[in-house]
Amino acid sequence: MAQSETVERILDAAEQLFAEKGFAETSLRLITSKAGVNLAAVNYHFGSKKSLIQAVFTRFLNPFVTSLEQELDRQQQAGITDPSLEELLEMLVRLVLAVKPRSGNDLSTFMRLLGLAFSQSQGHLRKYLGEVYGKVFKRYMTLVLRSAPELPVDVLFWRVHFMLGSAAFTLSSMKALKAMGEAEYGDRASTDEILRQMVPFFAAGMRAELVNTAEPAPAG
Amino acid sequence: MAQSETVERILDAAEQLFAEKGFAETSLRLITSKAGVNLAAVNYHFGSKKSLIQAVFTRFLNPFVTSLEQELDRQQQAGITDPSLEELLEMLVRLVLAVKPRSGNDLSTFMRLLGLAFSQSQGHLRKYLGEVYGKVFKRYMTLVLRSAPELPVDVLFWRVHFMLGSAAFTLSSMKALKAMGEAEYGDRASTDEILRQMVPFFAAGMRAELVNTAEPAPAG
DNA sequence: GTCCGTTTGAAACGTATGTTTCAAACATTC
DNA sequence: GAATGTTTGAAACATACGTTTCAAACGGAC
Repeated sequence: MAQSETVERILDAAEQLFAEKGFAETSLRLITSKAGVNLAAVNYHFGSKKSLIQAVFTRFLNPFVTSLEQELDRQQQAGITDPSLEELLEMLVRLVLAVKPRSGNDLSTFMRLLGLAFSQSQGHLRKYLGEVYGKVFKRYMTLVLRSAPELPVDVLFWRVHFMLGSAAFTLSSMKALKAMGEAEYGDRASTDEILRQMVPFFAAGMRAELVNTAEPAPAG
Repeated sequence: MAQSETVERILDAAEQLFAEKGFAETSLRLITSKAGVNLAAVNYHFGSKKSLIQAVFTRFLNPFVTSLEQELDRQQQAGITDPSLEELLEMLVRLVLAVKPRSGNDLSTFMRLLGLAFSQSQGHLRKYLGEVYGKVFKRYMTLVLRSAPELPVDVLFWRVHFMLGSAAFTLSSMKALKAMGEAEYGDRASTDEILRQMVPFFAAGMRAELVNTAEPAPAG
């Protein structure tokens, strides 16, 4: 086997299996057997399962975050200091779709991993992602905040959460939906299409009028 | 110990721990030690860990689904055949909030479990939930479909998915957000408040104009 | 060709898990 | 209160996991 093609094969298999089954449910033996490498190779090349998980995220998140930073720089230098909400969302979709896929790695894998990073406990992952990508995230969030200044900051905070949740969850369960019989409407849809469907939904939701969150006094 | 208070204590502990850590990450020993019962009690009363997971879902989903069915019946008998989208969403929120909480079981536990049911692999769970609650789900979905007839059915299908994802994901990660330092905006918000914030966001998203999903020809 | 650092292969280790066992304790019925 | 069916307790079982070990195979430098 060529020099450390092993590393790539482990990452490929791990990425796919993690996305399918989650982290705890995916054993190193399953990964190495799918990758066609020896069990010990994981601990040799990555040190531990935790580090392997982080490496998987680094590999698929780095190109995306890099292109996001470049795009933000480009806009800033072009004097575009206040992009609209739609522009910001479209930017994300465009960049996500532009990340060149590896074999067996489509967009739903990408998003499912992202969703898992939040929904599975894996404290080390959240910490790691926060340390590495927190800066870009905050930069982007600042623009989002500025694009809807009429909204209270805490409402905006949660609405961003709503969007993230939709994206992660929907693309997460696309594969599962297709695998089940329920996919009456889903089997014809591509990931791209659904991502694009999110933009108007999100933009409208973000612009929605505030509602009185105070509980009305119960009648009687 | 009174007659099979054990069962309740196991369910309480399991529900809480599953919501916190996920299914695979929660061992029976952790559950039984938290519940203060013997390890063997789980397999005695439930048969297996899988059955315990299903039992946890049945216990917290049954009251909710029952009240949803009653509410739908009530509306039907009152001649309300076409409730608006806002009414349908508000109904869900109202019913979710009305489910009387047990000790140590708040709404975020409820929603986090729901989210886990979709995001974790656990094929047996999806199958089980589909068998038991599929009928009510489809009944509700039919009303949602009718409340927005101008939208193509597949678009609506995905928008409902967006909503479910937002709800599950957001409330899922509330606890995690609070536990971390990031909760700058989150620590003052209650689950009720955030659920109510979802209604205008969702309603606006559902009513959003369609966008041309066809990919524009690349320039050049 | 020899050497040496790197990588792989097969096996074992220690640990944690879900499950089973079976005697003891309990509750219920007569 | 003895008999019987139900539930618990402590221990063991079988299995799967992440990790470690160490000799063999490999790959480039001299």
